Amino acid sequence: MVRIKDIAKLANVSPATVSMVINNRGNISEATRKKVLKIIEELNYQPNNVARSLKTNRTRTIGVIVEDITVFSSPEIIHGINESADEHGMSILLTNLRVHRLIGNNFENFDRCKQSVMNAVEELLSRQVDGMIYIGIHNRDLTGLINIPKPVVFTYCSASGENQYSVNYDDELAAFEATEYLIQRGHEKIALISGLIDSIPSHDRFTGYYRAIREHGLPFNPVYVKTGDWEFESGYVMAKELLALADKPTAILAMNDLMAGGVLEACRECGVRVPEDLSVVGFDNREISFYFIPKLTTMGLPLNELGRKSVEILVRAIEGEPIPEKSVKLKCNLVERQSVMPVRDGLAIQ
Amino acid sequence: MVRIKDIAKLANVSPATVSMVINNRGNISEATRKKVLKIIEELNYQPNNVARSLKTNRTRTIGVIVEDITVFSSPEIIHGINESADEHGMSILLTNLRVHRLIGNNFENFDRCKQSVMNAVEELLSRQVDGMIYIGIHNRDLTGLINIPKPVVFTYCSASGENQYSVNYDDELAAFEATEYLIQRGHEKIALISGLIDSIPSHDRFTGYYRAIREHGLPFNPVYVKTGDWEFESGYVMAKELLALADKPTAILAMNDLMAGGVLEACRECGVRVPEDLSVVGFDNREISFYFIPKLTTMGLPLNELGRKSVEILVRAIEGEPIPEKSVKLKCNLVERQSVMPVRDGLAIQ
DNA sequence: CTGAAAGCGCTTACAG
DNA sequence: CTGAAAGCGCTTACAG
Repeated sequence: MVRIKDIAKLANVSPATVSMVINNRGNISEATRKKVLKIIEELNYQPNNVARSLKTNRTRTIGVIVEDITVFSSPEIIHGINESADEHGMSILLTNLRVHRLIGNNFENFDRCKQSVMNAVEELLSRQVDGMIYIGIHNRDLTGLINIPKPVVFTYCSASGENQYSVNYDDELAAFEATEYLIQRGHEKIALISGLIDSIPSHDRFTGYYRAIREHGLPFNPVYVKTGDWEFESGYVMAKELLALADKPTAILAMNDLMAGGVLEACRECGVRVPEDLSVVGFDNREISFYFIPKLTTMGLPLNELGRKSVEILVRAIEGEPIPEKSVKLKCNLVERQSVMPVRDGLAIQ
Repeated sequence: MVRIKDIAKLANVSPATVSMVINNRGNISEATRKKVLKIIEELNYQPNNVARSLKTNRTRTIGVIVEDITVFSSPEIIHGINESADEHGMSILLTNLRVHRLIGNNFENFDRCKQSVMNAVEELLSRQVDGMIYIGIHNRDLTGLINIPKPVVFTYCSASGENQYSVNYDDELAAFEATEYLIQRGHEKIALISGLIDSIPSHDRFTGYYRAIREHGLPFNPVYVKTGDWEFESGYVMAKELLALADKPTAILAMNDLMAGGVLEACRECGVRVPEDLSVVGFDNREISFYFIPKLTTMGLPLNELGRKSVEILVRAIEGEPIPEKSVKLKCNLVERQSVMPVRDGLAIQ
C-alpha cells in the first residue's frame, strides 16, 4: 500500500502538504498542487480512511440497524439510505436483527430481541459510526430502546429523546386520500378491513377513513368496519362477511395488500367481479399487488423517501445543524391499477 | 470517550497490559486480569476499533456490493451474510449499485454500471475492508470486473481470477429434480417454459430437464419447450400455446415463479383446473408464489446459504487458509404446495 | 508476569 | 506558501 509519506517523498514535499492538497485545505501553490496530484494519479494512491478517521474522529459512516431485511419494506428503505448516503459521501455499516424471523408479528415478545439491539449498538459504537438509523418493520414507539451520545433516526417506527428523530409516512392522510379517491368515484358504501387494532397504523388509518367519510357528508356505518390481522386469510374471511351483508358495500379498503388479496379471493369464490361489482383498494404497494388479478389499486408507501429523509436528517444532526422537526411524516401516493371502478347509477354489486 | 490509557491509570497497570487482557493474549496474572476487567466493566469501556484497525491492519469488515437490493434474491442473501459475518465477528459495509433500476434486465448495458462498480470498490478499499462479496442479480460471468489484491467472492454470479471465488446454486440439478418430481408422479408429457435462452440459468436448467426426461426413458418432445423472457406475461402466452396443442402436456415446469404465475392465469381463462387438469411447478420460491392460487409448488433457492457460504469462503481466504474449490454450487430444495397432482390413468387434462 | 517504546497513516495547529 | 512535530487510540515486539 502506498502511503502519504511515499507521495511526499516523490513530490519532494512534506506529508502535511500532500494531506492539504488531498483535502483541499490551506493555501497551496498551483505548482506544487499539480505536482502532487500527478504523483497521486500515477501511483493510484488512495488515502487510508481508517487512519484519517482516527485522527479526525469522524468515520463518515452511518450505522444502520434493520429489524429485518427480509420484510418487504426494508430493501427499498435501505435503497434510499444508500442513495442519499452516497451523495453525502457516507458509507453504511449494516446490521440485520432478524426480528421477524425471531418473533414474527408478536411484538410483545420484542424484549427477547433487546439484547441483539444492544449488541448491535455497541458494535457500531466501537466502530465509531457518526450516527445511526434504525429501520423498524412495524410502526411503533421505541423510546428508550437506544441510549447513546450520538444522533439516531428511527424510520418505520419512532422514538423521542435527546438527539433522536423519527421519519415515517402519514398513515392518516393516506387512508383519508384512499377513501376520498373512492368517494370521488361515486362510492358511498365503503367498507374498511383494518389491521390489528392495537397498532398505531391501524388507529391512524381508521381515523383517516372516518374523517374522509364524514367530511364528505357520508354516513358512518360501523357494520362496514372489520378487523383483520394483516394476513391474507383474514382479508378473505372479512370479505366473506361483508359480502353476506344485506346492504353490501360497493368498495372495500383493506389496510394492507395481503388482506386485499384475501378480499380478491373471496370475490372470486362468490362470483363477485372486481372491479365491476366491487372496488378494492389495498395498502403498501408491495410487489405482490401488481400480480393480483385484477392488478390491485393500492396506496404506495414512500419507502425510498423514508430512507433518503432519514440520512438527510441524520447528516444535519451529525453536523450539528438545527433540525426543525423531531418527527416528520411523508406523504403516500396512490398507485392506480385495475381494481377500482366508478359506481354507476348505484349499480355496483346488486 | 474512555480510552485504554484511562483504564490503565485506574488499574495501576500499563496500557499494554490492558490491551492484553482485552485481547486475551500474553500471560496475565489472574489478579491483574480481574482488576482490569472490573474497571473496564465499571467504565463501560469499549475499545476503539478504528485505532485497533490502524495498528493491526485488519478491520474485520467485509465490503458487500449488491447489484440491486430491491431484487427478490438480494435481501435473503444479505440476511445470510449478516448471520455468518456476525458469527465470525465481522461487520458489513454495504453498497447498493442499483443495477436493476438503471438497466433492468438488459445486461448488455451493464457497461454503464462499471463506473459505479469501480467507485464502490475504491471506496471500500480506502475503508480497508478485509475482503469483498459481490452479489449479482443474474447468474453470469463477471471475470475481470474487479481487480484488487484482496479476496472477493461472487455470489448469484461468478468470476474467476486470482483470489476470487464463486458461490451459486446448482441450476442443472434443480431442474433435474423438479422434472423428476413430476415424472415420479406419473407425468410423462412435461412442458418447459424457459427463460431468455442466452442466459446461463436457462441453459443449465434446460440441461437438467432434458437429462431427467431421458434418464427416465421418456421421449423428448421439442414442441413442449417454449422460450419466455422471465416475465409473467410470457408465461401466460406460452401456456396458451401449450394448451392449444392437440396432445397437451399434463404438467408445466416454468423456469421462474413469474412465468408460472402467467401459466396459472392462462389456465384460469381456459377453464383448465390446476392441479386437477394440469400440474405446474415454478422456480425461485419468491414470496409471490405463496399467494398464487393455487399456492405454487416451486423450486426454492438456497439464498440464505449462498450468503453464509460466501462469508465462510471469504473468511478462509482472508485468513490465508486453503480453499478446496474456487467455485461451489449449492443444492436447491423443492417447496411442495398445491399446484401439483399425480396423474391418474392418464386422465389429466383431456 | 509487566512496562516502556515505537509505530500504524493520517491531520492539524504552529512556526517560519 | 511549506515543513517539523505532536498526537489520534490502539498493539506488539522487546527487555527485564
